[in-house]
Amino acid sequence: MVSSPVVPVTAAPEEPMNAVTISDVARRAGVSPATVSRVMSASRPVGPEVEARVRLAADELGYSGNGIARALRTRRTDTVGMVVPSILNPFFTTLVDSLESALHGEGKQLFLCDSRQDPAVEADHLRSLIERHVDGIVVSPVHDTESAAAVAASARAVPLVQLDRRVDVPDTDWIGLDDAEAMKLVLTHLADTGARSAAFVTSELTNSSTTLRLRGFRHWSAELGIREVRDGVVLGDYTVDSGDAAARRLLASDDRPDAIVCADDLIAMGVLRAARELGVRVPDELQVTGFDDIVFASYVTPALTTLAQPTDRMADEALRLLSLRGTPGGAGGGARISFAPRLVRRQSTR
Amino acid sequence: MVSSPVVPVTAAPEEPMNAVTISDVARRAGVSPATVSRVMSASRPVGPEVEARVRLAADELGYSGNGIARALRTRRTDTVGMVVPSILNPFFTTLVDSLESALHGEGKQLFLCDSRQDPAVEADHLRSLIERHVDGIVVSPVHDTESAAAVAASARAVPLVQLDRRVDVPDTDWIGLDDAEAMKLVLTHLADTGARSAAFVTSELTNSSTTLRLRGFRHWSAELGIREVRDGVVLGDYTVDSGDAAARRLLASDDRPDAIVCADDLIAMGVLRAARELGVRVPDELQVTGFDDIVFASYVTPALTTLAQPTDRMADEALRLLSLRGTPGGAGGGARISFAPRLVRRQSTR
DNA sequence: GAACGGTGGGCAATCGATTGCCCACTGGAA
DNA sequence: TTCCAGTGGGCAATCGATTGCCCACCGTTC
Repeated sequence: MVSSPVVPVTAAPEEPMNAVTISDVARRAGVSPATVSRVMSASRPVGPEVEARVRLAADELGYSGNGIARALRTRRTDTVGMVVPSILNPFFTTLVDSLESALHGEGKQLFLCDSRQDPAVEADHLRSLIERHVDGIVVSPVHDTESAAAVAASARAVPLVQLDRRVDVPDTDWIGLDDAEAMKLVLTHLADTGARSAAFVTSELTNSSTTLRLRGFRHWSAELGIREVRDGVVLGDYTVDSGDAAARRLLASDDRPDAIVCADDLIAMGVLRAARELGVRVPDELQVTGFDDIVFASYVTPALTTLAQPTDRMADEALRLLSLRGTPGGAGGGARISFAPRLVRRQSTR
Repeated sequence: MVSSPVVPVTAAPEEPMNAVTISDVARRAGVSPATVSRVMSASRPVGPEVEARVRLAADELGYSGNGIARALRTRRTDTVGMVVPSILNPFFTTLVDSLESALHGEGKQLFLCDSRQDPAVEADHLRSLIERHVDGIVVSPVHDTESAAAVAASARAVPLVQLDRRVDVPDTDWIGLDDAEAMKLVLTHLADTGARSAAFVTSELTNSSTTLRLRGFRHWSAELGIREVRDGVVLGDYTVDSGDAAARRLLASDDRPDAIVCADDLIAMGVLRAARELGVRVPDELQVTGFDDIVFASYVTPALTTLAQPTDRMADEALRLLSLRGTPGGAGGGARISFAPRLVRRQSTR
């Protein structure tokens, strides 16, 4: 297991943990801590000669400030918490990346929390973030109903915006995709390419976007004259294996669909795999679509037709809303901002 | 772009931001703040009757404590920072997940930082983490030399362990994979399956594991009688496209290798894609191996033979080392712990 | 009945910054 | 000469917890 033996040779650290404070700097510069503070934060003008002395002293001592003390006094931590159902899902990975990037631009740091699809873990993380006095929380709630209480409580304590998934909490901002529009894009595309029947593979309907996507699928397939095959809606979860299993069931039926529409790319990848192993040619015999446009969607064979989400713009918008709510006169909640998806055509459809 | 218009209906929040403090609880329970503190943290026994009163008061007020104030006093934030080259790389995503999971078990939170392959961004994040007084830092340095200064400076201020990649900083702990052993496993496997020649595709040699893997490749291919083809080492970066390009070059040569060994799974996926598009059959005409066993390695076709890393164990070990260094008498640095990789055989080799 | 140890509670200092307020000084206007 | 505004600096309170120390009280033990 451990191939190199551990040999921690102890060496006495010269400075156990250097803790140079604002007073140290002040003393060395021959001024008061107040002045040092004003120089470092430029919160009030300071004489040029004094300023130079302070900066020199700070450099010499390697002073870097104590964010904890500052946060206590200013009541701002320059910190944002993000809670996602699973960081291993590439869509959320992308969302995390977008948010981290946006935050770094503002000099803030990200507390990343993975709720592991578990409302209890999620509640735990939310409580912890509040206790740490983050300036805001971005959350993609795990469950339609079981997440509601914790989300509502958190929103009362700190600016909060829901991203992607949402629970019904009054006066809470939400940012996500227009799921109905997404389904319209997909089904229109399938109708154009000649699909006459379709199935929909998704996860259990315990969260908002899942429900909306199914509704969109039903609405637009009816609208566009695409018939939903018998037992044409399969519920599982957002994994490759789940998609694989669903596809085997659908393809074994005597009412095979022309197209399988999937609620996310992982499911679609499972469908593609099953089709390949069963010798069903995609897109000739079966068209397949995904959702999210994760980076691997373009690497599978055939490359997956899917819907892209503007995650960077969504992250920016989330931060904008958080800072609005952070200011005293900031707008109240209840905003619902949905972005338009973009259809990315690849080889899994005609 | 925004399909639903933003209509933030302002509603005056009843409690702008409730900030119930320990003194509030103390007052309501008719005790001193000290007693409340002792009840909440169980740091000293308290009479059962008083304890009940305090708990009741805390519940009624919804008291949750102020982590900032506590951190200032105790000098512990229960917070760990992690800095990775790119969260979008699935291997690091897995590492992040493992660490987040381990931290949650200890009631700590994770500051996630993405250095975007840029030593300057990396240094920025490290500085910020120090300023926030994290209890420890886990870093996978971007660059062999350019990351060194910032890593060394950080290690002086706070317990720090390097994970996966490493720079040469004295007295710093490192946890990673035994790269030489990994290459031995791969090449032995290839030798067993009859490969007589091979090429190695990797990224620019600007970080430690990359260098070690190349060295291992050379050592073990020589040892096992596998010939390195002409121009058989191709440098690019850790991306699918880079692997694709490298494979096209190697397959166009008149000295085609029997096997292409890749320094990570993304590169290998690119190689597989190129082979497929060029009509080169894998594994019959060409064997391909990856590195890391990212989750998608099993989803591509043919499924990728690769090397798995025990990321959960690595994360646990990292935290153990951090807490050691955190305690006053804790071991000094300089430990290098390398875990043994596991060969995962799939369809891309015979 | 004196001495003593254990228990349970409070006082107040402390962590390291920020900031409202006060004051000294300067130069210019009246 | 007097007054005033503007500038630059310091004092000390403050943010919300934790914790060393002290003390009152109680029951034991010789």
